[in-house]
Amino acid sequence: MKVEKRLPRPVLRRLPRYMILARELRVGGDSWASSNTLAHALGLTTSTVRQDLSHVDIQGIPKRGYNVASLESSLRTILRADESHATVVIGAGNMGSALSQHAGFAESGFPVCAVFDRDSEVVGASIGRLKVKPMKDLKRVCRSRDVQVGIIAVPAESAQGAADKLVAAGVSGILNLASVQVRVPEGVYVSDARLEARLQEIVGALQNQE
Amino acid sequence: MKVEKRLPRPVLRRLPRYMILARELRVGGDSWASSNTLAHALGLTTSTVRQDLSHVDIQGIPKRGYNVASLESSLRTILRADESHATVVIGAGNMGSALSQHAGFAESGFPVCAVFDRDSEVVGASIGRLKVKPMKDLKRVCRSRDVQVGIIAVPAESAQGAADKLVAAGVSGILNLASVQVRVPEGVYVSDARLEARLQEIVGALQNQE
DNA sequence: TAGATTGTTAATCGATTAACAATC
DNA sequence: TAGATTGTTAATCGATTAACAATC
Repeated sequence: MKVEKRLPRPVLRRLPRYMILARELRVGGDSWASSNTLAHALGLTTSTVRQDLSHVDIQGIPKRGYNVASLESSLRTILRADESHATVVIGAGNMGSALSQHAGFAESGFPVCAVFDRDSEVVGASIGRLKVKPMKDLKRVCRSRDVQVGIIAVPAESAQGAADKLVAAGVSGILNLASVQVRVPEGVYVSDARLEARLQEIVGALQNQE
Repeated sequence: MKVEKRLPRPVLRRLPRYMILARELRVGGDSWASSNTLAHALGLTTSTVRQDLSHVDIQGIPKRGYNVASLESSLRTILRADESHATVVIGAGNMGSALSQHAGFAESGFPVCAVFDRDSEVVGASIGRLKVKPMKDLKRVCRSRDVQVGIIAVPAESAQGAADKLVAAGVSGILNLASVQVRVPEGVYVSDARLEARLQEIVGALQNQE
């Protein structure tokens, strides 16, 4: 294992995929998986797999490959998947409501502990077992639940404001579902989902490939 | 303008962002924007901007920059943003329902024309102005409405089946919100949203940066 | 005109892939 | 043992950045 300070972003993005795959393999009864197996399942080359896993605290064994249980557990450590990361959602519209109830988040270790909306008409409404809270409660909730991750699910024009409030509340990772980029200070990590842009990208690709 | 056959994927992914920015600038009353302005707004270098725009059918003017209206319109052409692309959603759970009603899609030219679910308990339910349809209607609807884009919003274990049915129905672009990758034949373009993996990536990045 | 900014070529950077000795 | 597969170094590829002549 190289003792690199930072994982390259492409590697970091692939690690969750290895983790999910390792779990699947383990559950499926496999004990060992070669770089060839992993590469094939994820659409990568064996070289990429071995390079990627050199960043992870795991050693393969020639002729056998990687122990899937160890692999899974190393990745869970790197990605802190054994911990639960309380998450907040900003925006209680269609998307915000759906995300707040989305089972996959809790299952992945990201239970949504609160939903916020700036519209006082919406505040107080029930979404699953949550009640929509006013924005003024954001900082207090984030501090008391030690929230590090926030999800932005507001219209484009409110996205920057939401990001600013999340940062002010001490959140250091943001998943942004609004269609605009948000600016954040150094040290805050933003991952943009930008679903509309994805659709445009898809059409552009279809247009462009012939 | 280079007459390249295919746009590199990184360029393709940035084009929607230029398009959105160009519209904002135009609406804001600007007529011209230099590569410096664009780069600054999007967090890119001026070199990248000029390289990117060399793939687009637009010419800048030294000392002035790019005409934002022309830029917007060229990008709209490349990304076919002037056309409306009827879209289907597979899965009528929380996420599927929210996506089906998500105003941003229709505003971006991707009106959701139908939602499908394989669960007969859910079929027939109303989601906004849509009624959930059974999977067996997928092919007919896609053919009759000339649907090219499908959104997968089903649990991980059903994602591949949904993808297969979309492909069989003639859809050639897929936005996948399930947490697993799906396999598709050559010629079908898939863009993975993988929100759970994004959250894991965020935590991994925070863990890893110190 | 002088100076700012383009378009494009060349240089750099970083990620992916190939190759192969080490080794189980 | 022989052969498969790792870990790692080197080569390649592609994207980003730098540089600068052309030009408005």
